[in-house]
Amino acid sequence: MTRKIIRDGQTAEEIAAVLRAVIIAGKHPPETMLFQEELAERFQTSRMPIRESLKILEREGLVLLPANRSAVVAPLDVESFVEINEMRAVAEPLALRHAIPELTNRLIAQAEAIQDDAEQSDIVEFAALNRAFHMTLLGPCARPRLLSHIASLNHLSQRYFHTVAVELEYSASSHKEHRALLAACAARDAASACAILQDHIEAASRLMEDALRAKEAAPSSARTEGRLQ
Amino acid sequence: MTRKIIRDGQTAEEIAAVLRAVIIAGKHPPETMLFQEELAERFQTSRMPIRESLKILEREGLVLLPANRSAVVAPLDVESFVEINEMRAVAEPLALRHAIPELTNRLIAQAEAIQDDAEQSDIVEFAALNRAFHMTLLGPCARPRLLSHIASLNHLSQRYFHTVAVELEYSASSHKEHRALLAACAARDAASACAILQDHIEAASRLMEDALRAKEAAPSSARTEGRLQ
DNA sequence: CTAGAATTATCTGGATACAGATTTGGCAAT
DNA sequence: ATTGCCAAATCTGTATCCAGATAATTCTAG
Repeated sequence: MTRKIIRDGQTAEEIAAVLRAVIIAGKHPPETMLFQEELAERFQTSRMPIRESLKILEREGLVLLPANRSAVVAPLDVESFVEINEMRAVAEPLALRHAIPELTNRLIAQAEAIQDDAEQSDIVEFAALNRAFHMTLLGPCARPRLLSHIASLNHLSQRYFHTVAVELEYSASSHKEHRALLAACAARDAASACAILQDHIEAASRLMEDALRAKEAAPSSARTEGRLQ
Repeated sequence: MTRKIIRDGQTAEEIAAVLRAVIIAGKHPPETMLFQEELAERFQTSRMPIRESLKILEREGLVLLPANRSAVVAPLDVESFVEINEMRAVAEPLALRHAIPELTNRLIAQAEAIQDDAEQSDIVEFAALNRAFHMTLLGPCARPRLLSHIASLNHLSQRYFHTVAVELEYSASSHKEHRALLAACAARDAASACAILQDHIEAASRLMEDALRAKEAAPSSARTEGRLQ
């Protein structure tokens, strides 16, 4: 409503954060065209901060910016999903190895609480809580670059949850693995915690991949393409 | 000479590429201030593409962009170097595992040629050739996101070579490890190639880390700070 | 002569304006 | 009726302009 007059040099980041959340939540399906003018109107600003925020999201892999054409929400394809999760499977254990010595009981309890919520939530909430669970345990690793890398990957990965129906067996096994991971963290057993985490990411990724391929073979949902809104 | 008038929407990327090369080559030491106006003059353009290119470099970790202040070349600190190489040590073997089945004899010969050059070059050339060697072997992995991630890390890592004198023992062991890696690739032995690569990155990183810490303890060279140029 | 405050200069961040590229719609020809 | 081409509308990319913030300089007071 009230316009921002403060030039804090962070407006682009803030806009990017909103757009990121919207795209991750699946509000704008893949191939949705994002016009600078429309976004400028929506965020009550000029096109300039919009352009910067789109560049940010492009580098994160959430949108594509073809030259002289409108930005489009990045497509969801199985190959990308596999690649993203392969990267998670090596990056997250690295972070966890350094995080475990710094993990407080308070943080572990916090992760446990998130997992409690996750186990009785629908698929949309689950996707966000799943990411929050992972980031909570990895947070104390004291490696900013690694953490932001992992955060990006998790954002990308999270988008795919909206495309496949809840796989009960997926959730069930995922929950079990999260509980095992919590136990290893509580015991400060870095080696087994890292192994569990890697296995968990690979197993979850494989289940999701199967679901995605199945869906791809039988494309049920009508494509919701077109302009923004 | 004649400037580009075509608006191909890639000027920012091109400027970023030049600045990236300059910073990596150590032409602009850490803490060098990069003024938008000066850069605009230098590249014969307005400040707008400059701003975008600086944003690109910021996200890559090569420059810092404090709010309402001039961009500065990112500092070189040991912690960052360690973090960057930890990330390389898990990301590159992942890429190599997928690259090996796709590696042609031609590519291996190309990597061999790069290594031949590297073994009789000074430290500045060595840094660039070292990166080229790694990227050549990882190129065919068919994972664009992973490759650009690794390329970024290698750019960041390469900067540190200019800060320490040539460590003869570093080069010697590095060369030996590169040759072993080539042999494993030629044999298409993915498992041992990945192991060699990981060990190589970790060993090289450790040697460099020691050199950096030694230098940090005895800061000999006078700081070359100040404005651009 | 030094320290602090106010004023000036400089630089960045955002808005507006303009030029080029792409796409869309209509018109004509087959 | 369909296809190819031309023109108008739309949208992106760059330049210029203005406002706010930071840094530098000067002036004044002790």
